[in-house]
Amino acid sequence: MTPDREPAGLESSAPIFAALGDATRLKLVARLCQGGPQSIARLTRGTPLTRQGITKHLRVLADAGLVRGRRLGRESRWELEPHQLIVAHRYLDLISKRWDVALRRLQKLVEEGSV
Amino acid sequence: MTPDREPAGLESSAPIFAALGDATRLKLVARLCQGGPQSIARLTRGTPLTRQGITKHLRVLADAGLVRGRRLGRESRWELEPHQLIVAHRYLDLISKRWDVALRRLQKLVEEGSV
DNA sequence: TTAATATGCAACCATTGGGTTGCGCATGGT
DNA sequence: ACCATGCGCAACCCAATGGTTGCATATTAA
Repeated sequence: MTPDREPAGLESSAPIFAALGDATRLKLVARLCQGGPQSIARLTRGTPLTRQGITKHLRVLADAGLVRGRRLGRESRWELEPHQLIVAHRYLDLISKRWDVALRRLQKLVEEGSV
Repeated sequence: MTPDREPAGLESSAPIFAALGDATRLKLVARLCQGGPQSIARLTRGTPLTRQGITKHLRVLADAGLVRGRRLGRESRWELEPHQLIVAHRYLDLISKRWDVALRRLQKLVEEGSV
């Protein structure tokens, strides 16, 4: 299945990075990470943004699978969904390692005077 | 210096993730990673985009410090700059670990019946 | 010298994105 | 019953992004 030669989830990683590519959202992730599950109103407190603004950001994070929210009474509680974080982490790991390999290969070529 | 209580590079990480948050740019990174330093014309081959499009993406990556290009003769050669990749990688590592800690703490509270 | 290759720069366009406001609707507390 | 709290939805606005085309410029090759 998926007989791709691609780095195992190239297409699937982009949306995750895109979701993390905003300072406000990164802060939200950090807050959820440290403060545990929280309501939107609480997450809004301490930011210069509107509740609606925060809501939009949360939705973006949710669409990327980084966060999940469910309704509890009159508030909606949001929490981290660490799986996609792992995916992104693994991807960066992969890239870094490949680059190391490429560097070593290049180094070897230079030493052999083949270039 | 920088007596921040922030997760060590929150603000600085967002632009990196943003730069990686595009399928085309992720592919560029992957190609540079495997194929080594390449010219724009070569990087353009095999994509449905224009050379100018690729150029723009390369600039975005460069602004995020992920890539570096210099002029060699009539072509400009671009290569990976892995340091920022490491930074992003470390950041994800940090977040993941914090989440683990938070989970364990929560688990302990539940066991103690404090909640 | 002439032609082909590899870029850069600028203008332009359509779409997305971050952010707001206004309103209506549940739910919880008193 | 009443009011405050917490949300969701929709419309709207402006700036940024992804992508193109057209043209000018430098370099290599014949």
